[in-house]
Amino acid sequence: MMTVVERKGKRRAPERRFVEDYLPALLAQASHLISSEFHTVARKYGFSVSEWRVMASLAGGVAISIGQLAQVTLTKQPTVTRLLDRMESNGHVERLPHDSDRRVTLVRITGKGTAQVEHLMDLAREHERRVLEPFGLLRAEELKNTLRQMIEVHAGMPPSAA
Amino acid sequence: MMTVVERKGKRRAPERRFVEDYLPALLAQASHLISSEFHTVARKYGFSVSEWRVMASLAGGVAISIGQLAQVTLTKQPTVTRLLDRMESNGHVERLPHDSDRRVTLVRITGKGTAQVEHLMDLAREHERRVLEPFGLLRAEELKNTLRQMIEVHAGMPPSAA
DNA sequence: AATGAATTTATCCACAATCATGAAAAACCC
DNA sequence: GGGTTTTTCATGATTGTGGATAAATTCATT
Repeated sequence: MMTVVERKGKRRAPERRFVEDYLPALLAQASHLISSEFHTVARKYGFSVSEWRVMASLAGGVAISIGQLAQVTLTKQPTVTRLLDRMESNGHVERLPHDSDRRVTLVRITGKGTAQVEHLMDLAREHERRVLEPFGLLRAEELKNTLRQMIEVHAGMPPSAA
Repeated sequence: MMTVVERKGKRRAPERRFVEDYLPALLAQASHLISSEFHTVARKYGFSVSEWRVMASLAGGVAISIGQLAQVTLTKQPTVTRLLDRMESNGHVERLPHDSDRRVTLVRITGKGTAQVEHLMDLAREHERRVLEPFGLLRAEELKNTLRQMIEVHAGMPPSAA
């Protein structure tokens, strides 16, 4: 008996569609699917996607500049500036001047902000654990290391160098 | 002589910041960095990010529904609808009715669209190759397989199931 | 068959993101 | 040191996105 997939002339199941083998597409799909799952949770806690990214980036208490924040949160600087305006009036974060460089504005998470995001971060770690579970510790760490290396290589690149 | 990093009580270089070990953040960072590099190229060829995603998804000539297209391109359905309005008037894609289900509108790339995107897809593959080069074939395939598996697992999930 | 639920696409509106630009400060450089 | 260039953040105008909803069709159940 001959399998249906192996017909004669007309080739069924064409090798693989472009976007199913194209790394940027795979990264985007995976990122979007995984993140979306948690974003619905964050939403329930009153954080928009961007706000959650900012909070998670500032968690730990270290103040960083607006420019760095824009890099980490994957948004343009004007967007971050306006986002911070809202979050500052919410009392989640605060702006403070840089000691030696008066161009930069530092951003720091507030006590109130930390309090409101702490539980959410626990949920985030739990979600991450569930996502990685089927792959096992080894493969999970391999994945993370590969991603970290990829980020490191391309972080310093001007976005024009394709 | 003692290294500065290894002071006594105050621990410098705290283990690792949250977002540097959090899988969704790593995925988002990597995805954003890699994709951005190519998006500047796509822009030069007259395609916005969303348009490029649509074109790459439709490349191959198979018609798919607007809903599916929204899933693949990681955008909401209303956005895709309007995007298609523009692309249809550009002559890059065309809408056509579904045979048996008159609710769905199928979308197909046109000849003109294919012609204009072909070269761009070659550049995309080349860019992908350069990105994956430092990892070697084996590790690159491992990465892709892991991502594909992750996508498969989470594709069928309602975004509420975090 | 008929009615109600579910699915798919299109439209509307509020708001968020982005582009271009400006202002202020720092770094650079002869 | 004065002038130029670069960096960093903020603002104004514009575009785009996303949620809510409507309209059309299919599906399920009786």
